[in-house]
Amino acid sequence: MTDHKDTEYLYKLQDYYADWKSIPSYARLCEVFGIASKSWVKAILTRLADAEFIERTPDGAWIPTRQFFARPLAESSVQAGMPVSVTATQGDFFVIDEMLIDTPSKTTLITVKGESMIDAGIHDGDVAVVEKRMTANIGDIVVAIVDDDFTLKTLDRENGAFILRPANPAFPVIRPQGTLEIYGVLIGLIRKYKR
Amino acid sequence: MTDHKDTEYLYKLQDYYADWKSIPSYARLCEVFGIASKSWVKAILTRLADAEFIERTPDGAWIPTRQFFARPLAESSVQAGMPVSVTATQGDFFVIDEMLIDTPSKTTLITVKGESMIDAGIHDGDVAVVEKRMTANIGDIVVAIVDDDFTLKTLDRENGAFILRPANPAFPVIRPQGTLEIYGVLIGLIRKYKR
DNA sequence: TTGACAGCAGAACGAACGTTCTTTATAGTT
DNA sequence: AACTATAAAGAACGTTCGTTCTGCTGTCAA
Repeated sequence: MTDHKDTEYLYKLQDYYADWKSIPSYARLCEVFGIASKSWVKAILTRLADAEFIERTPDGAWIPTRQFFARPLAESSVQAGMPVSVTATQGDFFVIDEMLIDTPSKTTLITVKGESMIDAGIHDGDVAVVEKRMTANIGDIVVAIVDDDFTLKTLDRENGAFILRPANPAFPVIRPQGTLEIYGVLIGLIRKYKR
Repeated sequence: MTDHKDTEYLYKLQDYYADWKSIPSYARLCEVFGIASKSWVKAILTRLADAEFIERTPDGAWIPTRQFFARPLAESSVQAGMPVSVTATQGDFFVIDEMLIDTPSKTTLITVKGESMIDAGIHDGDVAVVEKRMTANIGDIVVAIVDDDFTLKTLDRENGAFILRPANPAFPVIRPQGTLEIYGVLIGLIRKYKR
C-alpha cells in the first residue's frame, strides 16, 4: 500500500474497529470514511485487502488480519543497527489471547504450584494454558490426574507403561499404579512479574 | 445464563469467533449451532446478550463483550509436590491481556533470542511483555540498549555503577562503558508450545 | 387427558446489502 | 488544449439478511 489516502482510511477503519470490534456495512463505512459512494468503499477495502490488512471469510464478511492490529515501531528513533539478542515484534491488545488460544471452549488456565518443572522454565506462580483433551504424545507436558490429583509433568514411556517425568532432579518420577487420566496438554505459559 | 444448553451454544460461538473474528449471519449460525431455524438463533443470541456475552452495535450487528473473551481460571492449582484433590473448576474468569497489560500504548512484545536468561526461566523463543520506560530498579529484568543492541538482563549495581547480569553462568556480566540506556522493564512472559 | 410450555422448524416479507456499471469532477501531464 | 489517471458519485439490480408469525413436537405437571 503505497497510497497515503488509503493509509488514512485504514486509520479510520482501525478506530472504528477499536470501538465496535466489527467492520460495518458499506453504507456505514461511507460515513466512517467520509465519502458517499459504496463502490468506492469497496475499492478501498479491496486495496486494503491486497495490502493484507483485512481479508474475507468464506461468507464474504470482512475481517481484520494480524497486520491490522500492528502498531508503528518504537517511536523512539533508537538505533539503526539490527538488534542481536532480541528482535522486536509488534502487538496490540488482541494478539496475546489469539496467539495462545485456538479453541476457547477447550482451553483453561491453571496456576502452577511448586518447583517440579523448573528445569523446563515453569516456575511457581506461573499460569499454565491448558487445552483439555484426553490424549497426548510422548514428550508433551501434560496435566494429569493421578489418584484424584492434578499434576503437571512431562509424559514419557518406560517399559511400555506411561510415566510422568518432572523437570527437576529433586522430584521423583511418577509411575501411576492405577489409571493415568490425562486432563489436558500444556499449550502455553504466562508469567507476570510483580511491580 | 443458567441454561447449560446456552453455554454449549456460547462455546460454539467462541470457537467460531476465534477462527473468523466475526459473528456471522443467522443462516451461518444455524450451521454453527447445529440447528435449522433462524428464529431460534435469534432467541439464543438474545439470551446471550441478556447474559452480557455479546451486544449489538447501533447498526444492529452483534459484537462480543469483554465477558466473551474471559477464560475460566481453575480454582485448584496444579501441584508439584503435594497434590490437591480435583474440584470442579468453575471459579474465576479472567482475560489474559488484561492481566498482562496495564497501559497498551507503553507495552510492547519482544521475542527473546538466546539462552542468556535461562536460569530465570526465560527461554529462546519466549515472548517478553515489556513496558517501555527509562527507569528501573535494581533487581528488575530490563531490556537495555547497549552499544546499539537490545539485550534482556537483570539490572544490578556494582561499585556504584549499573551492570547487566545474565541468568546463565555461560554468559558474561555486561559492564557498560558509555551510557546504559534502558528501553523498558519486563513485566510479563508468554510462551507457546508448538503442537 | 388435558393443557401449558419449552424447543425448534419453516415460510413470508420488506429492508438492507454487496456488486457492477456508468458518469462526473479534479488534477496533473504532455 | 488535449489527454490521462485518480477519486468519487450515483443508479440499478438481484441476493441475502433479520424479523415476525405461525406451526409442530415432545415433556411434564396438574
